[in-house]
Amino acid sequence: MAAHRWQPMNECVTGVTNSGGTAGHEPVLRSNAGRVFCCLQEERVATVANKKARFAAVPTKLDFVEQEHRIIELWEGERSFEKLVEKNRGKERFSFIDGPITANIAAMGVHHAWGRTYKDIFQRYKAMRGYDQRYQNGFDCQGLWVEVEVEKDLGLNSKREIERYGIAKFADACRARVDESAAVIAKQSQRLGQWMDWDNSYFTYTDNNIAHIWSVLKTAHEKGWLYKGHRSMAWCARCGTALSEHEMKMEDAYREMTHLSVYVRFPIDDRDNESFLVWTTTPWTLPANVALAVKPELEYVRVKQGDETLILSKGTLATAVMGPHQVVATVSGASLVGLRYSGPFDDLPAAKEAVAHHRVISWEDVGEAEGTGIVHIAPGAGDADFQLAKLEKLPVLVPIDENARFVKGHGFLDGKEARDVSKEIADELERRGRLYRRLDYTHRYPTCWRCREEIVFRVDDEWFLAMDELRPKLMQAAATVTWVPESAGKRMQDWLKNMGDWNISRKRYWGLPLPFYTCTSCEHFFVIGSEEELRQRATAGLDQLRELHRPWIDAVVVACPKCGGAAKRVTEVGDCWLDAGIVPFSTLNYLHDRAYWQEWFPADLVTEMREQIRLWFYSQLFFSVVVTGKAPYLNVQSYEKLLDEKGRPMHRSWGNVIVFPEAAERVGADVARWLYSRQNVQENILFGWTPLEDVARRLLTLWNTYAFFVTYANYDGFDPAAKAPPVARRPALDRWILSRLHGLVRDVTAELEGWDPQGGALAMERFWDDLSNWYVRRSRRRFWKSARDEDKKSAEHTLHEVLTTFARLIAPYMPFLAEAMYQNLVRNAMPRAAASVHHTDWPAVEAAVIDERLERGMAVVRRIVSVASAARHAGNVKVRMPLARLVAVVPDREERLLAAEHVGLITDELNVKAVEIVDAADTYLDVVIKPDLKVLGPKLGKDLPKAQAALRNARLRPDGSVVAGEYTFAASEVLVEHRAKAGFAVAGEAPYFAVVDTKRTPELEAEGLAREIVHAVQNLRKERGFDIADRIVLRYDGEIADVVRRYKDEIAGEVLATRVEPGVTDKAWRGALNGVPAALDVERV
RNA sequence: GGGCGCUUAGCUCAGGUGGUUAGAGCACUGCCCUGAUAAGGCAGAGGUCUCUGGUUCGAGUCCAGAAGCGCCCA
Repeated sequence: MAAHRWQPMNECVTGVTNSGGTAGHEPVLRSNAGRVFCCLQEERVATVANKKARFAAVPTKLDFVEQEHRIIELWEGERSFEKLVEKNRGKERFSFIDGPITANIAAMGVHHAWGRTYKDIFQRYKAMRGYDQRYQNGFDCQGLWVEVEVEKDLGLNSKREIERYGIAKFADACRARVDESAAVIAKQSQRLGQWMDWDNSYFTYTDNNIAHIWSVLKTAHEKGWLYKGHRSMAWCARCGTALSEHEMKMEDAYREMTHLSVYVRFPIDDRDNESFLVWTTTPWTLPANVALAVKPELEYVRVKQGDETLILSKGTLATAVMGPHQVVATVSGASLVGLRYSGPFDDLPAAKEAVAHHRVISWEDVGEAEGTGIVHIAPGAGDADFQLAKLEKLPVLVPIDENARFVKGHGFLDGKEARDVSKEIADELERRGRLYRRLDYTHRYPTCWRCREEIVFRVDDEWFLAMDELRPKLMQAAATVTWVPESAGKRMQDWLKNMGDWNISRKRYWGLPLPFYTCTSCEHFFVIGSEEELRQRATAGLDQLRELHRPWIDAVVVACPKCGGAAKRVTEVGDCWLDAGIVPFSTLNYLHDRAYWQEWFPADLVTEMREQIRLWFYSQLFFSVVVTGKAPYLNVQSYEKLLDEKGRPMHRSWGNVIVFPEAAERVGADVARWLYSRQNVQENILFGWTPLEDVARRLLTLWNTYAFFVTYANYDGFDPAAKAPPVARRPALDRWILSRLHGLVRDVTAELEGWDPQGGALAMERFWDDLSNWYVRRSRRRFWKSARDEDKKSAEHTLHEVLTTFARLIAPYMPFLAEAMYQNLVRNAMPRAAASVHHTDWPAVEAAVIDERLERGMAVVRRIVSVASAARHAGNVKVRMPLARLVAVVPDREERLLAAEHVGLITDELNVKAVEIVDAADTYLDVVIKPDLKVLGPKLGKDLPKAQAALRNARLRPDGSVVAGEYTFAASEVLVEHRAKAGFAVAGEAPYFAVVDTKRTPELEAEGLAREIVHAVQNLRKERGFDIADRIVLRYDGEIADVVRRYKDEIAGEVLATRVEPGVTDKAWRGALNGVPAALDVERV
């Protein structure tokens, strides 16, 4: 029986072996036991039901979506954003520059919403701190992707078709698409809660943006950085366009097909009938041959066949050479490097330039999986070949034009389509005695995703900016920036170190017109640096210049500054990263209002996804260093990629794409924002309905606390404007949560100042968990009770202060939820309050309220409660059954004293009559003495393990010191812990233990049954749908009658019964409570 | 090939400055509490902190190397 497990406490305490002399006399702490229900005597609130509620009732079902739409209406109706801007105007500036979003989408993606959440968090936070801001959103408007989408819309399939359609009409269509998309993005960003000056967004297609770029390009030309060079690219001849790397990586870009491949002899100079044997699957590239490549580490063989000698790699001999042959020598690849040879079409005029360069070069990527281990290099017709040629400084022969037709100088091939001539070339090789063998070859070959035609590689003239001179300056400027996370800064350095020259030209239509002009008479090349300069120099076409775009600008003829002749623009447009990179100047009107620019440059913050390091962060840095020599931003935050909840990329064809509007209308923008906010920026975010629901559940805890407050504040007629009890006089529980609150304010502020929203978010989650699961849990009766005493006022004011301060803390993160709480808790109740939570000041840390000692004490209390409820559990006694005593073991003296201050919390929480907090209870526990490593580690060093071993058989002396073999340790050098002895129903988590007295007495049984009855009646009330303030008649029957009569007043008070009567109706609930047959019935009065 | 990250429970992730028995949420099982209630709490189970070596009295944490994954550059 349970009673046998209990030992009288005095026996336990006197048996203590620990130390300090005080141990045995440690005060035994008792609560004011004897209360059955701590506020039973007090009548429950009811009279206030008729009063007008001060706060709007909060539904227990949390509907983020409905709430958010309501708040958006409120903001629009009250022009809340405009008023915020007004409020901070002229104050200290916080300069945020928005990275332009591509205005080419039908719906905002959830990955866009991620980044925009960060932008909004920081801007709202800085606004609450009183900073003046520009709030300018940006749209990226030009570039190939816009063109591609418009082509699709218009049913156009190639550049030729665009030109047939008309470049002017096409440009208009591009602009219209951008404008439409921008409107959609703006609308959906507002749904996210993002506060921006939406009527003042910048667009990169404007003449202003273009002119700013022009001025820098002119500088670049003056510095000698601008040059014309080559670029190798995948090309679709049918569409007449290059394919981006991205397009090449699209699904099923590669398809299986069969080509005619050829084995070709390349005779070696000064050798007798000896040739390299070379294999290619693209015979059309042979006229563009410049070199051959071998791998130096590979073994090659000289093979005699008939009267000729062939050289090829050993590993490919079996598949390449047909018929009888004899290996006469094995040589290394390295020994072949430098040998000269003659190509198959060296006689063609177009091939002439390369003849002198024909030689064998070394290349690590040569393999033996197919071919001959000797690779034909045509830098003008292959991507890898082109890269290799740059390294080896080989000439680049470009054999075909935009339509994949051979250019002049190719004799029999002139004007023919490259992909049609394989057989013809093979025949010609045969005629020339160069063909060794033909072979149909099936492989996966890249095709155009648009038209399915096979692509070719070609090299084209393009414009470049030389980077070598700028490189060190860019690296230096980047090094002055604070990068979050730090690795982003390393990546930027790495990128700058390795980047090549910047190819800034694109042969397209809808884009920045490059202001490059060549004189038709003297061929002088020059760059126009501004719209004004263009207008001054123009000799024709100005009347048609509607805007600085093709085709209008192409009609403008300008006078050559050298000879006065007519000069025309090149046809190329610019890389869209020029458009974005100029933004720190163009949006601040650098050219026309230098003073304004000066005020806002450089940006305090930019934040974008990581790939922008080599794109937008880089291109801005370029412009800024050229113009100012400095970085355009002081702080840069970057984050990783968004994947679906299983970790896969979102893909339209996989059906796992979630667009932001869908997420917003299904779970709410705040929920998505919180999911983003609690994400580590260094890791990919897994986004999906499951994580969203998870987050929504977390938020529900916070919501419930808010709803709880409103419910009881309304019943009680709580007035937040009334005088609140001074904090110092409030109960410990109140001072504790306020201390936690201000510690939280301190922490969240520090995290946001370090551009880390996650740190703040996780701290806030920990806080609201404490708030709900300890503060409110322990304070409930303080809110229920009807007496409007000091204690109740304390609780009400404390929770109101906590919730309203907390609303301000979450305001940057979850602007809707924060606003909903604020409007209800503050604005409804205080007529002169700020109109929006976003107009309030960021909370200030009240250092005086932070009480570390109190927080430590509460932590100990919660540990005790935790182990004690585990002990109850071990004893199989539910909490409704009161117990006589709890012994809590807390070895640390200071902790004991701290916890002793909150005994009432422990007895109430655990439903025990008394609690005794002791340093040891060795009836149940063994003593374990351990070294205090922080003290003894440095002192003993290598001897520590010996001392640890000695301590296993140590003896505690009364003064707390310890004798362990040859060692004697002071009390401050050891930790004394306890472990449960086997056979006792105790529970613990070292060093804390708890033992509960499970002995039942008739008294305790009756009291437990009374609580059981209350519980049953409350359930009945709920089942019948009564309001929490409804008064009832309670009827009862069965063996519970004695207890009901005995605790009649207490029960009646708890369940709001005006009468308690024996005898029940047919509708009564019947059952057993604690094994006692019972019947209960309730009726509304 | 070079660079930057990541790797902690079945899943998703936290784990300042090295310290004694590594945590949370979800999922699972059992129990409890409950007029915040389609919530909440406690407990159980679940861990070679990717691996190897080093520094140290002591490493999830610092250093070096390896592996796997992701991204960037060649």
